[in-house]
Amino acid sequence: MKIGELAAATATKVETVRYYEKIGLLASPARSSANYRSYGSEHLARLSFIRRARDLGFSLEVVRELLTLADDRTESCEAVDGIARSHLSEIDRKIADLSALRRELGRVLDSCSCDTIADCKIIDALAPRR
Amino acid sequence: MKIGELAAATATKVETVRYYEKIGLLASPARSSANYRSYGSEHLARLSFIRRARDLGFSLEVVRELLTLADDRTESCEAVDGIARSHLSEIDRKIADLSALRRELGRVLDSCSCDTIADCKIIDALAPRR
DNA sequence: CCTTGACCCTGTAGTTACTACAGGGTGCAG
DNA sequence: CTGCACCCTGTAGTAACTACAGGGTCAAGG
Repeated sequence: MKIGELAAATATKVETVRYYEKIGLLASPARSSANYRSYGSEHLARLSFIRRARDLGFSLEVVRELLTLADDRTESCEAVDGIARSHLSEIDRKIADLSALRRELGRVLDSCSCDTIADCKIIDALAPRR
Repeated sequence: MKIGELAAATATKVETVRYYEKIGLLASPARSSANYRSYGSEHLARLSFIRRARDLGFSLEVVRELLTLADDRTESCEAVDGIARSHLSEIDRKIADLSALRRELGRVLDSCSCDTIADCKIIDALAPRR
């Protein structure tokens, strides 16, 4: 399997695959006679895992941890559970932050009757004179 | 007003103030005899505006636009309104994305009875075997 | 008078997770 | 044999800062 095929199979860009290899997230594959990277099914599984974790919003650093944990199949999955839970609460925090932001921006927008900048409530709201 | 005071007054780091100057967002102030930056109230107002817009999630590029618009006080504030509205819908999109993520991660978490990695549903969910 | 500490200066490099070249080599279809 | 799509390496760019390194300045205390 060449890099382009692997990339296509995992909806990843070729450059990203090489990037993952460079930072040590994806093992370096064998090379063909022409020095082309030659991937096997283990690489496909690994990259699929990485992409899925990324899609769920895990950082590369955390993905690295998850990969290490996933490799030790006798270990308790408590650690995995903890990582996932803390990620979940981080997402909840982000949603709350964005919702607060949304409310405030909505309020700013509602206040503007929109004639000229001189009496634009949006600009006023941004530069509160006092 | 020295840079430290300006920074404190706007809850900004000193380095960030210098950064804003370097990228042309904040005008270069006069210098004291010791080559210290010396800010006036116009800088304070400007930086307050920038920080407030940043707090509302506007990118520096958009803040730049808003500053230009804010300076021309005879202009219609239609453009400002448009920027704010498109930013609002972007926030809505982000909230929706995060909510979907949250649902999926929650589903993954719920599925795990947490014994060993070998039968950890979280790891399974990340690496769907097929 | 001297020193100590808090501030200020410039310039560069690091952060995250890629993405985009530049400048070259390889493999195959027509 | 000549395109063209693909592959290679290495470097630089993105957003918005943040963190030094290596220096200068200023006011207060001893």
